[in-house]
Amino acid sequence: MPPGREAPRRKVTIFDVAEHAGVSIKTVSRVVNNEANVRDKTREKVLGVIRELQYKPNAAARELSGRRSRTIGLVYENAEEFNYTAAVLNGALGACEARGYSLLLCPLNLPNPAIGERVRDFATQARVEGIVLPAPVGDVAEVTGALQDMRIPFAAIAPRDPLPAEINIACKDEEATFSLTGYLVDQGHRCIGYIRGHPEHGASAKRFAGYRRALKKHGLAFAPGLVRQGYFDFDSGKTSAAELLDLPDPPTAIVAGNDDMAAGVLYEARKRGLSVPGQLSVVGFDDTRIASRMWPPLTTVRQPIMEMAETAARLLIDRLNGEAAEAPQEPFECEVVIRESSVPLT
Amino acid sequence: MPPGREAPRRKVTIFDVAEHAGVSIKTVSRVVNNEANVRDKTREKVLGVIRELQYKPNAAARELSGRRSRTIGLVYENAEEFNYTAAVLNGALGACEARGYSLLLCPLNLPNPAIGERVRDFATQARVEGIVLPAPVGDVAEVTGALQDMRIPFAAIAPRDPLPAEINIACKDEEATFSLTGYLVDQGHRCIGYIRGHPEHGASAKRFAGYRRALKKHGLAFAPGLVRQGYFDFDSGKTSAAELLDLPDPPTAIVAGNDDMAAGVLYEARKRGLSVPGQLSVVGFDDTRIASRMWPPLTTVRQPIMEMAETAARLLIDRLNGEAAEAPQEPFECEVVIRESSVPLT
DNA sequence: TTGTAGGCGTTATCAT
DNA sequence: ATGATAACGCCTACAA
Repeated sequence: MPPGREAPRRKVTIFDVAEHAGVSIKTVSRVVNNEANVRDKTREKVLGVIRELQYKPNAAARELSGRRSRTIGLVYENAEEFNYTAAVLNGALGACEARGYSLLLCPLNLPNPAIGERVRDFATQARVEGIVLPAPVGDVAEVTGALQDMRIPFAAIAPRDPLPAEINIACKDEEATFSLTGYLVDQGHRCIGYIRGHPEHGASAKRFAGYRRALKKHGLAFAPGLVRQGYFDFDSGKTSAAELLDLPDPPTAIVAGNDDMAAGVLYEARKRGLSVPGQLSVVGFDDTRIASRMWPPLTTVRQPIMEMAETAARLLIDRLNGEAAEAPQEPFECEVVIRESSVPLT
Repeated sequence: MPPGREAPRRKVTIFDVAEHAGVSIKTVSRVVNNEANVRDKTREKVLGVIRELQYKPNAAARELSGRRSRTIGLVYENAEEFNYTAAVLNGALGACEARGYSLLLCPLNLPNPAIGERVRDFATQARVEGIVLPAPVGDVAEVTGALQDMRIPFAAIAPRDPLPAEINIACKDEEATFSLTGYLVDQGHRCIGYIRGHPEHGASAKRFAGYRRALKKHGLAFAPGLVRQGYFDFDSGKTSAAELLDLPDPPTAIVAGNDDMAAGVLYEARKRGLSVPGQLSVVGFDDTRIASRMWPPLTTVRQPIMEMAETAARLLIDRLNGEAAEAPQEPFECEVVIRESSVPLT
């Protein structure tokens, strides 16, 4: 460490800064909080002293006095598969860092009767100003209800039922699955299975709708027998795939509602010695890490999860600071990513 | 919500409790903090009022006054593969919840010249009392140096160089890889490749040592040509596997330093049309989620990552509260998990 | 544009 | 065993 930049021996407070700068603490406070009514020259003087003394406002005092914790929470489902959550976490963390906020975590094990109480406790003890709710938590009424009760604003990522009073972040799930399914049809597939996502996730229904619309557009009959209910996890993908592959007339391609389930499909297919994509094409959704780490790597839909989470947290923080949320957020674009798990039907 | 349990209209403070209980605030404080010198009867009375009023101490005030934030930090390498970190996160979070602490996150992008400064800022702004350092951060001198400078205690998980003044959590890496390699030899493998882990991780050297010791014990010559340097991520596993498989005399089994690299090996092998385990046995280390989600599922070593992280955080918090850290923590046991990615050599 | 006084809810000190 | 009172460091209201 260069000389002259040692850590200060004792905590430097607003009084120290005021004294060194020859102003009152209020003026320092104004400068620190970027308030008006400070002469430019004074401001610079104070800023200089702050740098010189390495003054950092005491967050606890700030909170106690100003009732602002500069902390938001992330209430998420602590699912088996952490791929989605990891992306959300990174996004939210990024936004917090950029804005000088802290992020506190509240993992949930759904379903759980005491969810409302847990969220209430979390919000109280963690004293968060706002909360980010990645799917599916944004659709859990006990959670959203508790937060509205407590007047804690939140931002929901990919909710099924967007609450107009809150921030909602979406992406084009329906369109993307429509394209993805259309692509399979273009490859010659006529018998395409579908594994639905977790029923509590809003995205599940949207993606499924895209699948159906694609079938319709291409003049293919919708066959309920080719559809299975999954839960966005590896195991349900595996089980559903087993059922579909046991059909007398098994599908030549399977669309899974997300990558983790597609991984399960791949596992089951390979376990049976089926060649993918030779005998079965498999596609997923999300383009999480796992998608490109399987063999064959998955054709999937890239959803900008991290960016969505970053936006959710950013808009939330801006709103907490009274900064007008511009126009309602446009849904994010998704992109079909073609990899080796799918090929033209031969 | 049952009647009589509505959320209190306004914040209830220590004064409210004191008044209702007919005692002074200091007594309430004593009860809340489990201090001595309170008559049992008084204590119970106060406890009753606290429950009745649903009193929750204000954390900001507590911190401002008592200089204790009841917050610890998790400084981790924000690696591509989040499998290890997810387990650590869950473990640390569990310990924090159990002890009424909050956990703040500080992802690091290594290597990075400004690491020391970043950790310093984090510790200051997040005002953490202590920090958990999962591998490899516990071996980054800029980090540990900064923390020691600031007198912030920490707990390192799986460090190469345990610092005697701090808490260190280890597991039996060497023994486990010794067993794992021995198992492969028992299966008839004589030409066993090895992909080393990230050189900055302490575990890498230990695991490698176990491999060598196993070879020696079974009278197999150690061949440097069968060893590659990886970085604990998928890509380095893939690349290293490609090199090993291109050898004129390629190995019949590959030991990867962790599961993510083993996944890369699997990917590369399958890409080349090699049958696993028919033509190549592959084993990993960690038993993270990905291990059982590949086909074939990985033979690996189960390391109790979550438990180790939970222990690290728990011991750290106890130490912060002056509770004598009992005997130095014993290394955790590991367990070889045999799955379909390895079979007897035919 | 700048400064002063009071309070935020708790813990610490020192009496009693 | 219990209590009165002073910090803790900042922000808000109001005054100058």
